[in-house]
Amino acid sequence: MADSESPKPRTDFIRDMIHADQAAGRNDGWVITRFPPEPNGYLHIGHAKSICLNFGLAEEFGPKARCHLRFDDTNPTKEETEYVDSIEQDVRWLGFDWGEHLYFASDYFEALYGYAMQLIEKGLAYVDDQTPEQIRETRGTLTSPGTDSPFRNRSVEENRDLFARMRAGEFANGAKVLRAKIDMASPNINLRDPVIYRILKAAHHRTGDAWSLYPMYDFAHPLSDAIESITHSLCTLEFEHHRPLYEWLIQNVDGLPGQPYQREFARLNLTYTVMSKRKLLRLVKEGFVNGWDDPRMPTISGLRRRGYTPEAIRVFCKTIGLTKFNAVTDVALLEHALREDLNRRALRAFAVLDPIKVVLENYPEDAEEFIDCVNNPEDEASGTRPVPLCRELFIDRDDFMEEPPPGYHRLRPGGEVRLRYAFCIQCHEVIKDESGRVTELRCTYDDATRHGKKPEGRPKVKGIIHWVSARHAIPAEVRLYDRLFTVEQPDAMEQDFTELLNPESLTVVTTAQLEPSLAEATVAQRYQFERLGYFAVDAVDSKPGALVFNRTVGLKDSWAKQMAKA
RNA sequence: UACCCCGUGGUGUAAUCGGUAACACAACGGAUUUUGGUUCCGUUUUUCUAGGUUCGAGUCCUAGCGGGGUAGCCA
Repeated sequence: MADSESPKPRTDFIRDMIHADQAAGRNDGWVITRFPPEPNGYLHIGHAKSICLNFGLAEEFGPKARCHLRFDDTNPTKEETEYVDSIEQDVRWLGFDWGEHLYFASDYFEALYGYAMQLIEKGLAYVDDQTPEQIRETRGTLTSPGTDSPFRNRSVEENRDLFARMRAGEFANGAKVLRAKIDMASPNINLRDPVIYRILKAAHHRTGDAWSLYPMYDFAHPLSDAIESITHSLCTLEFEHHRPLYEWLIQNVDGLPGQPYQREFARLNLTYTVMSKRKLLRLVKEGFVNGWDDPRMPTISGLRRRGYTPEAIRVFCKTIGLTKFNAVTDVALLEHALREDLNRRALRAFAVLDPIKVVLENYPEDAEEFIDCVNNPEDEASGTRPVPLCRELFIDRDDFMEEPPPGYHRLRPGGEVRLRYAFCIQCHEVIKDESGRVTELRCTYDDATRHGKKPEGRPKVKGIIHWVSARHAIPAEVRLYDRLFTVEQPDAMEQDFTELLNPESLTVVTTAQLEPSLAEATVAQRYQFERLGYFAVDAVDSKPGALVFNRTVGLKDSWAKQMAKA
């Protein structure tokens, strides 16, 4: 079945594995995955990789396949409903659907408690009275084994009693924990009697104060997977060392509905940004950006507000592949996927960011006309629109130079340039203010050059520029975004990452003048401001009559590149 | 200096059983173009190192080197 989003058919070690499982007849052919976010922050483009993987698998391996959305909400001190809502919205926006299969680890608290009790009965878990410090000290180090807790060999009866009383709230936070009884000398620290329950007298966003103890991730995750009959539990590389513990639990707990297994893949790293929730949270809390959905953030909500499309993100996720190699992906790959999508779907429009007034001296004062402009050259069906033109226009300051360098095709004194879709104009006079800043150009237009016509014997006019009728233009604010950081890998530097922020990551342009059709611009519609880039209405700040546009991404600009090299 | 994972152009990935290392991005050059956009054509650059097995190794074996991860009552 062809996937129009797919640059090419993809395979990877995960898909190979699943095919092998199916060939071996495991799980009766079912493929059940899950996307398991903790509701303690907003989703970012790295999560999109995991979402596309897990939900993508469910689409590819259907009909005996599905993907669950499960909130891993086992730590009430960090989790909030606000995050649950944003996560659901972001997954849906990316184009995925969990159907009936929305779950919360907190829904399993009772079952998990039962499983813990079962381990106690089997002599595979014990209540430890040591302090956190003592537990840390007796855990050993990376190079030396740990030592047994003095409470390790409590009787089943005593453990059962103590664990029940932990639940009943008889003990203070930190007074006791439940540990799995595995091997304090294991070279894998996760197997040195890991803590599986801690006392935490905190209100949970869903269960309120019903519980005074909560399961740890290492305990809750594999068992939640098993409860949901997950077949393939896919997570990132840093959980690799936890796999033996995952398997230990699946093997040692009886009566589980499923027998999932865990495999790990490399998380996404992107150049010129940071991806850890902790760092993103700092950017928000310390005011370096304006919230989680700041268009400079790599969050899904930030990318959405900036004007990214879900299709572009999905194509990007396919392009980057899936491996166990800890790679750093060039953000240019993301931007390429974006431009490719936007080029196809964006409506073209004229916008002048930094206007210079142009007066067409031979154009009648009271006249006006409408020029037919193509809405999208990539899509004939999108048609044309009439754009008004009169004696006074705005053009962009970048499109005029008094003393241009060689190769400059735009307007200069005495020079000629074509107004896109209209006609050529010639500049006769440059008017400046006291500071020497150009304020107005006196020009004449050539009616014989309409519709791209080139009169005989005249040199071809190479420069084509966009324009807006001064009499009809509507003002707007335009926000220009650049990369958030000045270095490719802020994480790899010795400085604190906040010292590497790009001071020019946001430029607010308040002088923009737009063609009038843009007054009806909608948040959902993407636009290309011709010769400038792709822009989207800001969903938060834009108002009718006070439009705000975000630059999603600029057009490739080989002239700017050439100038930068000079 | 313990254990686990990983090393393919500048970047991200692919390569069936061991059989001519390929795709995309980026960069560079050119053509087309009423967007210095798009599109098209072309160019540069690759298997971490050293041995071994083999007619033949990116792939198998050994040793080394390099990178990442791990000592929360976080996930």
